[in-house]
Amino acid sequence: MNKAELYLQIRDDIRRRIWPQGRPLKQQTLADYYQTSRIPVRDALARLTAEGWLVSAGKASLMVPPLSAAEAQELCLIRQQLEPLALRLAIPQLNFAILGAAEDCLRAAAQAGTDPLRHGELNWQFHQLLYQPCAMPTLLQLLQQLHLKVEMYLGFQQVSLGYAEQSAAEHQQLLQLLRDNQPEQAVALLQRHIADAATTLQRHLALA
Amino acid sequence: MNKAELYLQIRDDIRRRIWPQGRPLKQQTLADYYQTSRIPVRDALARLTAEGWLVSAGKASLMVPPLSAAEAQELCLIRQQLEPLALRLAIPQLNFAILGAAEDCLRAAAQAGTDPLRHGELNWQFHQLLYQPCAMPTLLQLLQQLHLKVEMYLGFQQVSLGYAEQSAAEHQQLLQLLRDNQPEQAVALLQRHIADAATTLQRHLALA
DNA sequence: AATTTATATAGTGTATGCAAATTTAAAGAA
DNA sequence: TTCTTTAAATTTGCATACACTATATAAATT
Repeated sequence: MNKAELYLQIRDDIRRRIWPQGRPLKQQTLADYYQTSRIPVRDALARLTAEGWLVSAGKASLMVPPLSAAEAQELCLIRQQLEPLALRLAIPQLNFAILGAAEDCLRAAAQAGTDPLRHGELNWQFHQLLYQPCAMPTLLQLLQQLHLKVEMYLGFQQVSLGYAEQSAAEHQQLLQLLRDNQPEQAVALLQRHIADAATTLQRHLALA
Repeated sequence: MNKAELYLQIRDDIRRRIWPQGRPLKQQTLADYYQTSRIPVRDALARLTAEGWLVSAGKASLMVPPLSAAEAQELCLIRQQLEPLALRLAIPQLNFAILGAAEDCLRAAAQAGTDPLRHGELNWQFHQLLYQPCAMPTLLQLLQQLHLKVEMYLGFQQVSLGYAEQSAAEHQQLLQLLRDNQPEQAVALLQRHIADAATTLQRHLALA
């Protein structure tokens, strides 16, 4: 497993909550687990830390940050600001090929099993297809990061069960508005869609 | 020079455009220049890449990305979405101590010399003082990244000369509106302030 | 008993060396 | 000349080894 694969693997394992939260993560532990040495692990950790998947734990070590309702709220608020922008700029460039591909995503999600990470991937793919034409690579990369994190929060507890249906319905509505060429209503719906995710998260994280 | 210092040093040297743009940067070159080995350099590079200060150059190497009007535009648009949010949420928590500290920043900037990096620092410090009370650490960190990049664009060409005065005036107005307890007008002004930065950048980058 | 200090253990940071991959340069064919 | 192919040189990726720092445990002092 090379450096880049290792980064992805560790990131997904953090998202799957395989590694303990809130207590120091040892480089050697990771190196042993992934059957490599500490050097590529360190490269991956540096990147993961920059992206917020790990935070400082004490003076010299790193840890998976504990889930935090406050962070989830932040992530959603940031999404609420940025995704409507991306969609609004993308809409003039949308075409039926893209909308069709987005619909394929929804179908795939409907048939996918219960793996939270798989659903997360398809969800981002759906959104990304619609945003892509805005042609803002920095923004798109940022949005992906936000999605990956939010999906971790959504997937962790079996939130998906109840929320998945509502989300799917909103996705369908969004596509319909786009097909019907109603840009402002589509943007407004997207805003509500993200707000709904925020609400769902707050409800479920309040328990923890 | 330890790992963390090295990261900051390389980042600032990229911002100062000490390293060539658009052509591969060798690890050993950096290690020699900063009088260390490749290992801490690699750690720094991994983080800098994650943050977008470096991009892939070919299959195995990294480079400083060329300045791009499109990226500057993106950064400003993202700021325009996020900073008004931060300010709006922070305003209820603002007090005269904070506003005083912000004014100190402006004074310091007025007396500072011509070093673009110094001005950049003071500019972010000013904005950050006003946003801080929103208590959204993820958002604040993101905004700092955006500022660091935008300030690189602003500082690179001697844009600062003409723009600095306008910017300073807008900062003063913003403080006045906050002192006068006119939150919505303050937010609106901030939005224009960022739009002005975007316009300035587009004018100057069009030449290049 | 509580707090501090010493000491041992564990863990991170860094340097060097080697193997694999990539880039550069050169040689040959179209 | 231009495009492939091949070979040499450079550069990156990774592993091991060592030095230094941090943390935890135990002893000693108040």
